[in-house]
Amino acid sequence: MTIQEAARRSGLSAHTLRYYERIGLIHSVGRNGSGHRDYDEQDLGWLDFLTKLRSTGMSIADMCRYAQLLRAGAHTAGERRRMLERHREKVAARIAELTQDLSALDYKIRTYRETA
Amino acid sequence: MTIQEAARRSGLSAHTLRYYERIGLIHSVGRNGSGHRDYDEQDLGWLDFLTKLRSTGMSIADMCRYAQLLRAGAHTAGERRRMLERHREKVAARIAELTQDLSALDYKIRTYRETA
DNA sequence: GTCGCCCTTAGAGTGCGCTCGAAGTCAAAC
DNA sequence: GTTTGACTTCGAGCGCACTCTAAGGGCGAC
Repeated sequence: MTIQEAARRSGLSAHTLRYYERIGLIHSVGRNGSGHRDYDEQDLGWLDFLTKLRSTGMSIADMCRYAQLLRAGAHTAGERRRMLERHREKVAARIAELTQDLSALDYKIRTYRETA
Repeated sequence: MTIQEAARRSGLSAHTLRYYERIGLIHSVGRNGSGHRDYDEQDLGWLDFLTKLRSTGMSIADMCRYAQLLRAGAHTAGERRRMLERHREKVAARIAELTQDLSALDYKIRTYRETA
C-alpha cells in the first residue's frame, strides 16, 4: 500500500512515516518499481505498536532501542521484555498520578460551583 | 522566602520560576529590599495548582489564559470554571487511553513470557 | 508530449517548554 | 576592602518530535 494509505491507516503523517524510517524506527519498508514505499500489513502492525508506545510516552530514543533489539534477533527477547515491563510500570505510575490530579481538579471545580 | 526555597518546595527550578513570572503565569511576586524575589505561602499554593495543571498536560498558553482570567476578577469565574471542566474531560480521556494502552502492553508482555 | 500530482532524498525549520549565559548588583564573610 | 556567592534582567540556546522545503523523478490523464 502507498505511503498515503499507510498514513491514513496508522494515523501518522507521510512525513512522520518517512522520518521514522530514516531514524531506524521502521526497518526496510518495501519499494515498488518506481522506488515508492510499499507498506504491507506487517508494517501496519508494527506502526500500531509503535504508536501505542509513543502515546504512552515512550521516547523516540527508547523506541529506536527496542526496534534495534528486535532486529538483532531472538536472543534479545529478554531485554525487550524487560524494557516493556519497565515501561509498563511508568505508564501505571502515570495513570495513578493523573487519577490523583483528576480528583484535585474535581475538587477545584466543585469549589467554583459552590461559589457561583 | 527566597527563590531557592520556593524552588525546593514547589519542585520547579529557580530558572523556571523566573520564566513563569516573565510570561505572566505568576503575577507580582514580592521583592525584598535588595530587589530579590520574596515568595509567600499564597504564591506556593498557586505554584502547586499550576504544577497540577502542567502535569495533567495543560499547555503553558492555556495556563497563562487562566492566570489572566483570575487577575481580571470575579466576573471571570464562570469562564475559569468552564476551562477547568473542559480540561477535566481531557484528563479523564487521557486516563482512559492510557488504561487501554496499558492492557495492550500487558498483553504484549504476556506473549513474551509465554514465548520464553 | 505536457500537465498535474504524488513520490523520492537530505537537510533545514518549527513549536514547545524550559534552561542557560552574560553582565551587573548586593550583602555577608573574612 | 575584597572575595564569594546568590540574586537580578533579558536574550540566546537546547532537546524533542516532528514538519516542511527544495530539487528532482515517474506516471496516468488528456
